Amino acid sequence: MPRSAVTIRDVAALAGVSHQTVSRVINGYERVNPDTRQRVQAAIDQLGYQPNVIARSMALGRTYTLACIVPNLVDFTFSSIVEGAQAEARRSGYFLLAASAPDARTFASLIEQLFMGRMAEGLFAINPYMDDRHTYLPANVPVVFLGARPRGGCFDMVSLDDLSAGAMATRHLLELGHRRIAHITGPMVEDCAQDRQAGMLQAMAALKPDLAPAAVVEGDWSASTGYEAVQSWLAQGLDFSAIFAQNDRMAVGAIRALRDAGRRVPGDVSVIGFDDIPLASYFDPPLTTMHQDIEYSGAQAARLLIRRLEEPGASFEHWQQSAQLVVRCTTASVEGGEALKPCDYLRRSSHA
Amino acid sequence: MPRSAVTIRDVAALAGVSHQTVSRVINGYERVNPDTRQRVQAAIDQLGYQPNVIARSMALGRTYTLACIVPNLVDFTFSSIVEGAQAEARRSGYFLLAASAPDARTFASLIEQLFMGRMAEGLFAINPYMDDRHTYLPANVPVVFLGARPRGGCFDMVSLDDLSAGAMATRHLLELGHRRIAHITGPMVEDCAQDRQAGMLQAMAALKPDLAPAAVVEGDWSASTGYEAVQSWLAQGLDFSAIFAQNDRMAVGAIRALRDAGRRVPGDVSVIGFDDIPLASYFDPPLTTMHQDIEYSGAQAARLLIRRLEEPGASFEHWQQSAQLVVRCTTASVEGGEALKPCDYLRRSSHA
DNA sequence: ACCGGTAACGTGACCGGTAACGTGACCGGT
DNA sequence: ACCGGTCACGTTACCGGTCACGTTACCGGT
Repeated sequence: MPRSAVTIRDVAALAGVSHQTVSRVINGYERVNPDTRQRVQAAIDQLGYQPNVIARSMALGRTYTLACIVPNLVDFTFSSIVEGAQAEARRSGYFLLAASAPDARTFASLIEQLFMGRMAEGLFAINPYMDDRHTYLPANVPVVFLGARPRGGCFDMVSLDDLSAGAMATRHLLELGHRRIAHITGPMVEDCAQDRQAGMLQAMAALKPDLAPAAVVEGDWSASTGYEAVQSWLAQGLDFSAIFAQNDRMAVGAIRALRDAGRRVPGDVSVIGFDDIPLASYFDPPLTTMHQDIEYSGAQAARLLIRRLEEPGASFEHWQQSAQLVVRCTTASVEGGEALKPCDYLRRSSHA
Repeated sequence: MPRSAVTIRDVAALAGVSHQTVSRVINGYERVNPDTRQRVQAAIDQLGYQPNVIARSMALGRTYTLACIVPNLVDFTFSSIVEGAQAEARRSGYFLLAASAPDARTFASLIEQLFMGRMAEGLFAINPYMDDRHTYLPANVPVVFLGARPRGGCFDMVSLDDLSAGAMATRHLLELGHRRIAHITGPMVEDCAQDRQAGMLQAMAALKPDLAPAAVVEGDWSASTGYEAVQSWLAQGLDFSAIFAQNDRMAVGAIRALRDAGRRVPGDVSVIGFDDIPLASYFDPPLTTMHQDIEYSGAQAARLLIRRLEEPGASFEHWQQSAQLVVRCTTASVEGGEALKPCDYLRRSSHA
């Protein structure tokens, strides 16, 4: 069936013109006789002709295709980025293809397939420094970094202001009177984990120079590492009144561990998460967390990448997304210890 | 930069052979003199040559690209399908491109772009009957239906055994002694919502001919519709001891509404969900739900589609995925009313 | 009448691969 | 010596668009 399609020359024959004239009509070239244009258009409609994008790419040497390689497509963060970037790309006449690469090897083979084979024109690289995948980044292809700071080289990038966000989350706990705050980080090879922690340290030091986290455990973003972190703290008798988890899943795991051990949240321990996943407001208690408009970041990244393709000489841009605190019910002041009232938290996230 | 790439003719010139011989080497054609092959290979390595996939598609009339259009990429169900299908496609030398189409219009324009433009060779159609998007399905292109029964025509399909699964969930509640079971469905335009409800009715009728749901409300899969359903039941004083929600998000919303009204789960009301989303085991209480291996269904769909492309004449297949009950802590027997013990539910989902 | 300019359209090459076919060298059999 | 067959490789056409350029007809100015 691939070959049965109607081509530009079929249309030309039916309209009684050359294929070049048909091409002119398709591409909206101005200087075509209105009569001719109409005849060609009629032929196009009659045959149901659609230009073959492959052939066009071939002739043009352009594919109008961007690629986004994410660690996985299931995580809310990554799928939101893709969703946002894809919509924006489509608005600008590009197509975004998303691929998931759990490991560096897959990443490398995808790069090979997509860029060495000239299928895609630009790349969104998400956290390429979490392993050695950055060594496989394509050369001579525009790349926008998402979340991670490019080490050397000139790139556009979109990042969350993780430093400020980490500080903001911490300040919230400090303002509630907490001083013994434990911390569950993401994998420290990721920039955002480093930055969120740096923000935390900064906020604590700003209040009192020698104030530091009660404990720090490195997790892998999964709920179970949050669970285990708390379990080990409880086992070793650690003294803490609040937890800052670097994402909501770990926060949920932490809360579960506290519950299983008979600690009340936020009565005995306050917990703040990060990301504001769609179900955050439906957890029990509804999760206090940092909200960020990930989809918008994805769209912004697409804009940067497309701009780079259309004007390669433009100066490099670094766009920062800021986060905002969403206070729900897992944090409370250190004295009182009573849960906040069931607020209007339920209406918050429209995508829940 | 698109044109700066090294082509097959550059390699040929360096190796002192014709471009056709290079092509033969690339494609592993047998009858090439070992010496020549080595010379060509050396030239390929030296120049870092990679065949241009666009040109290859052009010549072959094939793109080895499949398309999967999902309502959105953020929902666990959809992203899992894509993840599974993409991995399987890659294993077979195909590439899966995923696009999200929230509405029928977007769907139609994607179809136009991808298939009329001959970019993709086959399609995964997910629930195309939820609106009029099925009227835009591409003609003359292999389509695999996911989740929905094709109305007429010959197609391959992958579906969940929603009927049995709905019955299984209901039987679980019946076995716990519940008789007044309320039901929150998905949008009834979707086959899976219809089937799950049919399964429920079947299971109830099997126990006692005149047994029927205490109430049925149609939701939209979001947590908030689950919340609202329960709110309205409580307001009207409905008598029910259990809820079967057709997905986990609505179940979570329902639980929240029960809590807010002072009802205990599962003490006063048992709740069972559907899907077993990654965080299901971390809710409080951990959610009893129906588990299904969505990723595997996606992979299976990819297998069917690829088979159809490679042997167009093969007979049409209908592959059914079965679901299994995962009992956690939101369901209890109607007399006792005590929560089950915190079990080993936490270790269940490796992807949590 | 001649000329330059331009609008409208056609012709042929080209993009980078693959397929079909042609050709010369070599081989063994008669 | 001749012949058919096979191996290794080259030549050429082709996929379906776009681009650069050529051609024709028509126009107004001198």
